[in-house]
Amino acid sequence: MPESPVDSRRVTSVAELSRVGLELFLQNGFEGTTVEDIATAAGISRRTFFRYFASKNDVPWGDFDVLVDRLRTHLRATPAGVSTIAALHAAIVDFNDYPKAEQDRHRQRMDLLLNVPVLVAHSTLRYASWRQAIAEFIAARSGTSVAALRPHVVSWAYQAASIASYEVWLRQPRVELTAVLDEALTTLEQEFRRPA
Amino acid sequence: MPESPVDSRRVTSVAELSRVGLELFLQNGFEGTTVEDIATAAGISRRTFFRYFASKNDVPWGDFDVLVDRLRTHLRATPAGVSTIAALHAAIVDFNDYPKAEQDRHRQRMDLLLNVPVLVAHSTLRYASWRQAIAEFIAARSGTSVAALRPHVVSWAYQAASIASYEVWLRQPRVELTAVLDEALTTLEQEFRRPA
DNA sequence: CTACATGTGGCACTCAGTGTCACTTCAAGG
DNA sequence: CCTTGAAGTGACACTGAGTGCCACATGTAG
Repeated sequence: MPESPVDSRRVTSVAELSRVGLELFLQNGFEGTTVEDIATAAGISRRTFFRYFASKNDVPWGDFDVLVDRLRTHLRATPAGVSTIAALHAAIVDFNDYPKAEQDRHRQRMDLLLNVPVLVAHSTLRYASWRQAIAEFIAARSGTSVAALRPHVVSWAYQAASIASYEVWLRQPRVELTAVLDEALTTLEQEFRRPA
Repeated sequence: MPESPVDSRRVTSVAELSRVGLELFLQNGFEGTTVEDIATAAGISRRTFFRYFASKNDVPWGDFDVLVDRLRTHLRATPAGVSTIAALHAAIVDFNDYPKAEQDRHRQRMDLLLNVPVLVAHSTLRYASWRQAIAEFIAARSGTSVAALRPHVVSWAYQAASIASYEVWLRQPRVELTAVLDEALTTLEQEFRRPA
């Protein structure tokens, strides 16, 4: 069967749909691209698009939740000998270490997420699970409750450092993202008095 | 002229419209209230509503920008003898010190802003100017650039402490918000090694 | 009384997001 | 080979936010 009755160009995965959307956003801007446009380009209907994404805002995020799960696993697997700060440092750098082949796409994605107001706002909701993973780890390591003030404030600070790093990286594409992150995290660690 | 031709009940200020909206949100929930509902309750048209607010999401914020301006002024007026940390501490507590008569409304407003997902997301954009004011002050005091990493990370941490305080306060209405904030800020200050 | 600036309402339009239902695809089991 | 059921898809209609445009009212300065 050389030709399926279904259009073989039909895109039916979150990852691929995200790529198609990203391409259109690059061409026409985020606001300038309608869900209809993405659906058409992917060979599916508008209705079907919303079965893959809860909202247009989620397109640039792709499979983010999977990555957060990986971060959580990474942290849990840290040997007890490694300090909390060192563990977070390594896990966060690793979290943002994308293969060369994907770096362009990743930059483009982050450029949108950090500069389009609607997406900046929406990011808060997506980042919440990331911060939660960090906060849980800090709480577990320090033996305090996750509901305590400190884990959350610190996880916010880590998010801030990450975002600040991305902003530097987007302005200076030459430097390695992981290098910037490494520096930012080091700066952050020097801000904390007690060993976390 | 006992009766103006214009409906005297017509509401024509951001502050009052915000109050009308808040009341409806309390009754029917944020999602359960349409802009049309608010406009009707305020005696104006839907079109006019959008001349007061850029979006429905801005209703709970009311005149926030004015408050941020006041924060900025407060910080600038700080005598040079007061440390950066102490100045921020005082200014932030003051920023959140509402008169008794408005406390109920303020609690209701914050309850929405911290619990309705769309509003949580949108808050990021509104808080940005607050953080900017903090970051500018820190940068000025430490003689570094506002573009530097540290002012931003620290301002994020202050925001996190504020939000965490509000969450505590919303769960335990008995305690004073300013007291919770005071405690949270003290905790935060102990996290910083160098004098900011 | 006129002229001009500002505020308002009505209307039509775009687009995101949702509920419903009919249709297709495909795999499992007779 | 046929049936049955589950899962994915598309068409359609609808709600609601937000915008552009234009006509009308109000208020103020000359």
